[in-house]
Amino acid sequence: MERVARRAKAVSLADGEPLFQQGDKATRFYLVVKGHMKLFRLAPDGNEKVIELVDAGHTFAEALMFLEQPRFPVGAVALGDTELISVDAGDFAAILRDSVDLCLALLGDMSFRLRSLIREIDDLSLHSATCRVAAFILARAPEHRDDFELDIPKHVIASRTSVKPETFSRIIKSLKSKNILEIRGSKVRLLDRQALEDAADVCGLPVEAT
Amino acid sequence: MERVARRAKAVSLADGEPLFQQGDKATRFYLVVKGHMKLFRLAPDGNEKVIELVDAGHTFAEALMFLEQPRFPVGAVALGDTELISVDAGDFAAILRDSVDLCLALLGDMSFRLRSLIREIDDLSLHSATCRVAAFILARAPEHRDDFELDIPKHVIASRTSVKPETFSRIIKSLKSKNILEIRGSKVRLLDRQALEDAADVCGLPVEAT
DNA sequence: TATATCAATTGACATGAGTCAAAGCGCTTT
DNA sequence: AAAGCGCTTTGACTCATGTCAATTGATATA
Repeated sequence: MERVARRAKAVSLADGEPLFQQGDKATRFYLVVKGHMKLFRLAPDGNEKVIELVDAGHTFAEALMFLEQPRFPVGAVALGDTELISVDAGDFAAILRDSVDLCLALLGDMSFRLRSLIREIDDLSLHSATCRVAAFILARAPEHRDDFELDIPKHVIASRTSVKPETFSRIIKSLKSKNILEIRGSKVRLLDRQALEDAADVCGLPVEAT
Repeated sequence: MERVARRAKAVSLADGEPLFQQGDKATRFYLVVKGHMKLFRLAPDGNEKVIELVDAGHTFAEALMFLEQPRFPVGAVALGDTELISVDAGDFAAILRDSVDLCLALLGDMSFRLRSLIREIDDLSLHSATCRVAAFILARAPEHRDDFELDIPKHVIASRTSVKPETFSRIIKSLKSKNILEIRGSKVRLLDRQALEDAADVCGLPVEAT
């Protein structure tokens, strides 16, 4: 464990700075200390889809080290100034050999991610854009406060929820017009949390309005 | 290892018979010996999306046993008469404690699945229906033979590729009209593998025809 | 041979979300 | 304060896919 710590490196990235690209060889994984990382896939036509937004305190790319010839299936860039700790996969794998408990913990973590991805697929194929956006905002909202900040640019949220920025804007407008929430700049205020929750899972069927 | 084998159970399912439902408690996992299993998510409106088709020789649901309170995130029914081996998660977990190698193997397996799911999300959000269908057929085609059978009903393939049966039918029709493939009943013949591969990744942009 | 059943196909039509293009707004820079 | 530059919003229009409904086909049951 000390070996890992000793050989771990700190990395600082400025806003928008890339850490690695889709297809690069993966020999290290990362822990976000401060800021956010954006993990995304690129389509041949240049379109991009944000797969995950990793906040401080979370790791990413550690699942790759068990593959034959590990390559990043996504690209990664910093959102805002970001600090990371980078760990060598080989060092870490050596530790895993000595600790079944750590293995199990990792297994648990990966199970969790697997389930999240299944939910995402469910969302994409079974739910409307409005629904996904509503669910995303809800997931970002603090438990017991209706005012909070979206510390992430809207076009990134749009990509994360798989809608175009224009569509995202229209969905927000529609939620506003139903007095479900308010958004000014990056400040969000939930006016009717319940209605938002309904929109998030009833979904398809647009809520009756006016 | 013998303990697991001794306590494993054989299960036989008739075509269409369910093994478990989405939300059921997960205490066992499964290996398909013969036939196929369909894993799917249900939307509140009754719509279903096939998440995975598990063929003989593969396991499923083993990733769940590492979660706190494991519940199946999908439902499972047999496609065609199917035989399974059912293993108790607790028994298996006990073995894992004794074998780091087995842990690592599982980790590898889960990494692989994680990557597949990311590909799926990529497909859903960045590629057209035609593209997904083309890719699916290609993935099912044997390496060096252009004639083969789809041993799975078309509406299931449709759901797997996230299109409606009607749309699936139209996509096939269009591929036929371009002399890329032929489908009669469950028999497929690839006429132009290259063109199909192109359709699978160029994707969005429909191939110029006649 | 009829008949019920379920899957697959086809046509006509509806619609959610994307595209394109033009403002508008909020920054920082000069 | 003016100018410049991204991001966001708006409007008008298009298009891929879904929906609904009817028909055909294929297989099993009587």
